[in-house]
Amino acid sequence: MEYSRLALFQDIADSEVEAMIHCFRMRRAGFESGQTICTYGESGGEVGVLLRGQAALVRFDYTGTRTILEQMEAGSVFGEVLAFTPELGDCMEVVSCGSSEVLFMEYGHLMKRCERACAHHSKLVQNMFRLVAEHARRLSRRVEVLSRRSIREKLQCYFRICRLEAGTEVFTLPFTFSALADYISTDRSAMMRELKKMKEEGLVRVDGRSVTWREGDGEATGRF
Amino acid sequence: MEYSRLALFQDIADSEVEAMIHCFRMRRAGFESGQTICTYGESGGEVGVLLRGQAALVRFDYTGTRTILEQMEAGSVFGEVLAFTPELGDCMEVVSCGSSEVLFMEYGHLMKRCERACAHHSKLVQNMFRLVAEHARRLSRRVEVLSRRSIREKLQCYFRICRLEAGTEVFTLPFTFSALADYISTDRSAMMRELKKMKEEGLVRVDGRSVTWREGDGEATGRF
DNA sequence: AATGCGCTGTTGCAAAGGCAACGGTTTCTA
DNA sequence: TAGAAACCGTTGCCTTTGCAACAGCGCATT
Repeated sequence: MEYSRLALFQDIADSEVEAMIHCFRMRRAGFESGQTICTYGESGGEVGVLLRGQAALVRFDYTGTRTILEQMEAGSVFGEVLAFTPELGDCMEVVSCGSSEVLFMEYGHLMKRCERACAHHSKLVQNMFRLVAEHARRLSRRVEVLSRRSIREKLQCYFRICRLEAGTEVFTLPFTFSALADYISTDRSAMMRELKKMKEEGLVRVDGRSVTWREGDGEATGRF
Repeated sequence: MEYSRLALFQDIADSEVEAMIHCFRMRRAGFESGQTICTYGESGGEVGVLLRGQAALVRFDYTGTRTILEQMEAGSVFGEVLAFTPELGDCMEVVSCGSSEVLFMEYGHLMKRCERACAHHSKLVQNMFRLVAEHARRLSRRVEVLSRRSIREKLQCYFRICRLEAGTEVFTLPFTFSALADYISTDRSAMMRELKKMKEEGLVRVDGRSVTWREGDGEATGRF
């Protein structure tokens, strides 16, 4: 297995990962589509890494409504201990989308000082750290977008972020339009309406999921 | 100095913190009101801990607008490496509010394997981890609130979170109403109007910053 | 005491956006 | 291959909400 392709094991040799799997007594498990991988509140101090397949972090609202909070791919880490969104009173689960494989490890073990001061161990902690920080960054961006007051401003903000990430004026949405409406938390039809207006005003070009976004705002091309 | 009162040094003896300060070559610095503590993009691989005083994480918008992203107190950690919100193209700074004192340390040092496998070193990493995770949690909550579609729903969601945190139906807002409107990202007057309606319907009692919130939604008291 | 500042509370108005509904297209699945 | 499901695009209607504006209050500073 090529562990080093996964973000969590980046810059660690596969042989060393295998050594850690033994040393930390990690366990591997396979899951089928729809199976629950772990339930927050019952998962103990375990952290999971998705080795293969896809999974979703879903929340059951206090009314019982099911919401997908996050889509996860190979390399993603999850676990109650990471406290991405702990006990809000809602119930949360990680559910397998299609067949998947997961590696479970004890958070305690991971964090405990290493008697041998292994380089790969501290690298693992660093990687984990980076993943959590990236997660925080994604959330920050979403807050950034959501805190805009109008649909137009939300779209502008989102497009600006996409453009910065892509580095080009043309970029591809990682979403369907329905999902985008969900992401910016507005009504889909209202979003389409606004998008149409923006197209008519020549602010944006849309072709399928490919978007061309020229101006930052109309004013202020150069900052500072 | 009582380091152990600070979240980052929790469960570490003051003497050990002082040893680490030497060992990791951390440096302490004092700042006056309004002084820039660090500028993201130029801070290198440094992480800062606020030892005393208050500071704010501010962002300069692409238009030049100044926004306060976060208020920090003694014990808060910051630093570009933590990548809470990195290069969105915006410029970010940590600015001292009143006089303050900061401890700077090298992120690299912090994360590097410890030849002596010191217990306090790994504790430090754990604490840092926890702080970042908590930050992610706060962001999650805000997303939770912001993703509601109406002002009423946003308030309900926010109050529900407050009630869960407080454990009682009566809790005290950590905000002025103006700041709350900012937090849920709506117009203040519109929020007051909605709040008034909710008061009239008997859903909520408000007395200064003290709020009494009874029902989760009207329906669905018990989940599942 | 006078002045100024920030927070609260309120209202009218116009625009924006949520909701519902429908039809056409593509994609998945049985 | 037929049917279902998801997605896209659009429109009408009516509520919500943002904006602007103003007044009262408490607090701090001079």
